[in-house]
Amino acid sequence: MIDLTASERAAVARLEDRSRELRRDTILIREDDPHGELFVLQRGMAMTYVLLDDGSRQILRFLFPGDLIAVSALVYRNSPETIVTLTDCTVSPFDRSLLVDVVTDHPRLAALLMVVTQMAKVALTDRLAALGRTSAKARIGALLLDIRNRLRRADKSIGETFALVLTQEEIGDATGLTSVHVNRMLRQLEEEGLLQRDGGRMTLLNEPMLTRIANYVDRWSGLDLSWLPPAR
Amino acid sequence: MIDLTASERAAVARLEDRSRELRRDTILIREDDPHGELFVLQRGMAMTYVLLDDGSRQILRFLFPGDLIAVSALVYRNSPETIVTLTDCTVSPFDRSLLVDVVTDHPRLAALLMVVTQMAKVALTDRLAALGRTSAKARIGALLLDIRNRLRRADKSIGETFALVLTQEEIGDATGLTSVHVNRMLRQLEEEGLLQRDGGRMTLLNEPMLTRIANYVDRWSGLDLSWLPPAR
DNA sequence: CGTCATCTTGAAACGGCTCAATGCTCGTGG
DNA sequence: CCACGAGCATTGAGCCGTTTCAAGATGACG
Repeated sequence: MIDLTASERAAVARLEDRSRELRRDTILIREDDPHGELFVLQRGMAMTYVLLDDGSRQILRFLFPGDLIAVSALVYRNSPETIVTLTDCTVSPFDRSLLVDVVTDHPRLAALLMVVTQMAKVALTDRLAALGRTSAKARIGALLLDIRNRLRRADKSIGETFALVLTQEEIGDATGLTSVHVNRMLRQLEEEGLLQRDGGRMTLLNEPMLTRIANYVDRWSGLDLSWLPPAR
Repeated sequence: MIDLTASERAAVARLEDRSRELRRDTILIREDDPHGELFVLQRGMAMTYVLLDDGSRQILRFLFPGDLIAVSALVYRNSPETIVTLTDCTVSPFDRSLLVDVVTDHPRLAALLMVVTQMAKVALTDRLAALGRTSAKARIGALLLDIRNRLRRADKSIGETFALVLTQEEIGDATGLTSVHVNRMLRQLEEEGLLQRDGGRMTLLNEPMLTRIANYVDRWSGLDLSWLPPAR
């Protein structure tokens, strides 16, 4: 996104000092538990969710390499969400005081933290609009496009085909649908020639059309970083 | 929330230097328009929304006095959302470079900015879970509680009774429902003795029960600000 | 006093859910 | 190498919450 100075790179490296290997389905932080540690996700895929008291689950966000995990630890005594790995993962834990140091000493990194936070916020509003105002098929289409794009950001070789790690139940919990209906919608997308499935591997057959019916907007174009303060 | 030093107060005051009066239904920023100015909302109530291409609207957030408006101007060239006043408002416009200065010179204010941003993000995830996984009645209940609580933060005299500025169509656009169904649910809440209506004035008659059926969580308790860097 | 937005209510249609049964895949232990 | 079990995917039938469409009623405002 932007080139860091040597001093900035050193500051970031302090956050990635240690690293920990995690199996699939490992809970990093449990909703309502006290917490204080933050993480950088180095490898693998994870997600955050909340449970409602009727037992249903809403998946809030999927996490990919490079993402900062548990930033809400900065603000809340107890975690507002559960964070769990979806694949085997490598994470770098660090103390929140370290992040405070980085942000205090490096205004431009503080600004970049603001940027990623705002982008995450806009991603949430996009999903809010999807849940509030679009059909089941559109929501699933948007999810497919989003995950493909985020996988591609880490691995440029990914094209129309990618491994969707999620179960249909997880797709449902992310989009506010039941797994049964997710299944029907996936089949319908397939019948319409927009999608091809092979186990967990998905191939997008008509991306422009899918983007249109899903009301999908890629928020990575349109960034403006001209205002960033000078590096220190 | 926290006491500022004289130097910090002066820095904040620079943001609130100028002020502008706005009529009800004034668009501050239009979705997809280029923008660069930010605002502090001093008085009144506003909201942000997006329009989908079928013409439907999703209201993303309601804004109250003290809220920072258009922070996404920091990040995106074109606004991801429309911002419009719901009542007559007073706003203080300021240039984004000013915010950068404040954040660079005052690490603790930078941290506080992070806090309010994270709180806004968690509020969005709460609404996401509401839209994805709760009933119409629960969503409306949560909206009523949320707005009452935010009004009360500005005006301590507000108790169970408050003026809901919104039309039923706006309630629907915020909760992902139609205005017709909002009407039916409000009547149902009234019949169940949870709510009393008089024009735009609402009275919550059984707040604990409403909180429970709405799955509502007040995120203002549970904050942890112990990690803030020292004031400068 | 008329106009326009908003609220209200009914009837019918529809999208997505629930319940239930079956099939598939893959990892595990014998 | 096979049998088993557990989780996941698939499909059908019927139901229910919410939407759509339509028609008044109410109220604010020029």
